[in-house]
Amino acid sequence: MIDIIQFVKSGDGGMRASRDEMAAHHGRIVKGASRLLRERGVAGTSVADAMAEAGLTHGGFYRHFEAKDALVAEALGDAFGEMRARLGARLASEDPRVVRAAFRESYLSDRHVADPGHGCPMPTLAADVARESAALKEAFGAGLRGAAAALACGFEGEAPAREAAAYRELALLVGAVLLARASDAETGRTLLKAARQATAADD
Amino acid sequence: MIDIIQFVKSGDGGMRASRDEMAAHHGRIVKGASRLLRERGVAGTSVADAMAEAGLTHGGFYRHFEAKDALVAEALGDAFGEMRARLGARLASEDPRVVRAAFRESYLSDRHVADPGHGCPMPTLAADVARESAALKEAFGAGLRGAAAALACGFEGEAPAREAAAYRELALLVGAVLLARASDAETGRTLLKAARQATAADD
DNA sequence: TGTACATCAGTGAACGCGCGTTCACTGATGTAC
DNA sequence: TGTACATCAGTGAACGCGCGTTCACTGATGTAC
Repeated sequence: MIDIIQFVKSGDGGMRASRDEMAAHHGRIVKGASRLLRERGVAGTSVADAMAEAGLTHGGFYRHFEAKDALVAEALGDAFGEMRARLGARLASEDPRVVRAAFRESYLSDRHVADPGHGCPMPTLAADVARESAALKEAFGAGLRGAAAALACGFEGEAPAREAAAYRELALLVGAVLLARASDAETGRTLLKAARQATAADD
Repeated sequence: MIDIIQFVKSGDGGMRASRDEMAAHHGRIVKGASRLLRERGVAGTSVADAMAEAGLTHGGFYRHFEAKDALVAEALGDAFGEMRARLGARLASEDPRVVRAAFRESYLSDRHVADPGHGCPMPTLAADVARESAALKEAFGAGLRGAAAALACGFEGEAPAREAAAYRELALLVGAVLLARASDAETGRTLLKAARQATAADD
């Protein structure tokens, strides 16, 4: 009487996905996690959340990633890649100086501030990454260097000066969006307005 | 035999603290939490950690705070207060322009980047605050406004222009320290070096 | 091309763990007389 | 000032919960012939 254990399995679970399906799932997991991580942070995004976002259950997670850290690293890389692709596409087709101005404008836009999930991974994830592994910092640094290199094209002068100006510009933009999101609405507006005023030396 | 439950209490526990002691404990909890939160973030700092830091046990926490959120709010306010006090003390005794330069230098110093626990709460806690309650954003915004107001004294020109310059300066500094901490050492150094180069228009 | 079989992507229950919070209890503190 | 008693700051066990991770299992996929 004591030892009766019921093992009832529902009939619909556990079907194997094809290689193509698996690759598609992997991509969906990374894309979804990339958004969730930017919205909720690393601690606020569970493995189960990320899998559910891709329409899967948490148990299969470890067929795709060695651990949660690995997903964070991939998702971070994906978010940086997305940002660079957008910036690169614009740089290829337009005047770099115009692109730089447009980048600043869109970066500091109310839309970007209000929607971290589809925005730059730096304001949302940098603090988390700073407390994580050296490998993740390497990935973050690579993304940052890439963004700075692309943005440097929009500045005048010698290469080193342009690079330095790009890093300063990124620090200003990241800081402004981060602080605006962390502040009450009115303080955020004041700060964004100030950040949008390009100083003369920035051009 | 089944119902024997041992209730052995060690003799040293549960002594009531005086009002002065309680106030001292409260201060120690807030100070300690302020450091831990800056080092490990909100999710990475447990109530038990914060109490242990003050030499207490977790059970007494709720005699001091309604919930964990309340401690975060107090600790954030304390960290901002500390920063403002340091900035204010310098502003009272020296030329504001010199103070501004010194502030930038110390903010972007390797020491500050390497020691988040004793540094500015903005790079470490802004992303967490952005995901928390409106009340916490209000507190963060107040701290930011205070820092900007103090820093504005270091700029030239009309009051609104000085205020805007102070906000831009803070965004740059916060962004630079945040990004440097999240990047590998070499990328971080490159970025800090760029940030330390004050552009002509900043003066 | 068809068949038999090994592989393995995905499922959902289960694991140990640490978390925020609650609670009965202790005994020094604070107060009323 | 001294005494009797109520208060309550701090303790440590216990609570339910969600987390990252593991695992036995399923059955379509992929492969060897």
